[in-house]
Amino acid sequence: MIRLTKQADYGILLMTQFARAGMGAVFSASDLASRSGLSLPMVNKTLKLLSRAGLLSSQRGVNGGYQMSRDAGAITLEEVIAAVDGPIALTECHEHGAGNDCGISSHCPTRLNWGIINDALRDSLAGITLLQMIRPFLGAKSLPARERVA
Amino acid sequence: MIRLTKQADYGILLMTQFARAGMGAVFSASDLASRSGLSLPMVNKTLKLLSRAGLLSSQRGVNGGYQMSRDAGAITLEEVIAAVDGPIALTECHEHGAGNDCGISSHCPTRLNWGIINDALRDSLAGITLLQMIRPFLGAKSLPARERVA
DNA sequence: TCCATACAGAACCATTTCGGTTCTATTTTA
DNA sequence: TAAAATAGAACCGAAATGGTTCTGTATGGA
Repeated sequence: MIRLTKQADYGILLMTQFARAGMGAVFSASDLASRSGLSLPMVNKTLKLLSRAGLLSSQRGVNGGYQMSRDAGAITLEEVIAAVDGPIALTECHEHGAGNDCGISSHCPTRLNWGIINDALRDSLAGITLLQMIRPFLGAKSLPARERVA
Repeated sequence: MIRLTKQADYGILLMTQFARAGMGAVFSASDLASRSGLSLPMVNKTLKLLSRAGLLSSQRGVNGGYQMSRDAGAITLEEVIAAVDGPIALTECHEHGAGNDCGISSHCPTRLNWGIINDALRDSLAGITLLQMIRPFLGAKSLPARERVA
């Protein structure tokens, strides 16, 4: 099955905590561990990745912690997942540009289309912001119209 | 990263071989192995899954083999992937209905939305047929309008 | 009749990846 | 200067993945 890693799931869970607290709220790793029910080491590890990717900004030392570096409406699921799990790509063929020969590329007549498919999935996730995540789309049968966030 | 298993990739590769040969074409596993450049055992294993899922029908014995049980335009990527990899679900929470407690569900404020997100991705894949796979959408920047295939 | 072909199904194993922990450094402030 | 808090990397067991191999069953032709 197509699966998200647990850590990416944790990443989203953590980011939604920030989103719910609103822009400017600061949480330490241990704060979030108790809030989320996840283990401290795991929270630490995940926050570091989110921070490295620029989604959170960090402050060291006493009273330090993390906070969103952008508004919740400007952070997409695609970014959170990519921050934790790496680039979103269904097949290995398209992970890095060149030099990545899957060995059957000469037999692979559909290779050209994979890029398009990957983009379609990526766009699906890029169309969902943290803001949308924290307010359940009540009664919605499908996703609301996507506004691309540059 | 979000990743398709190699075997699912193989499944799609094999199905496109059938699609290109057109409805009614019969291939044996060894035929496909040499055509695709994949190992015979792997091709065997994958064809069995596709057959079990009803995408291919099989004929045993001498001159036997596999053929598409539906037209290429009526088989979607979603079906092929599900046949090989199992149901498409980003998170474990929604794989089976009940009795699947992730342990943090009480802390998981976004759980309700995962169903919607999973559906969005599934629809993306369900909107791409084998027929579309074998004729590259020349110059297309995005996917053509999706026609739901029941 | 009998044997080669070809699918069906399951078990099996090595390798990789994942989930999670631990350890050491660096920064900051009371 | 000591405690709080992030930064970074190494490490390890468990699970999933990728392949292979083996046994069984159906089919058709010599």
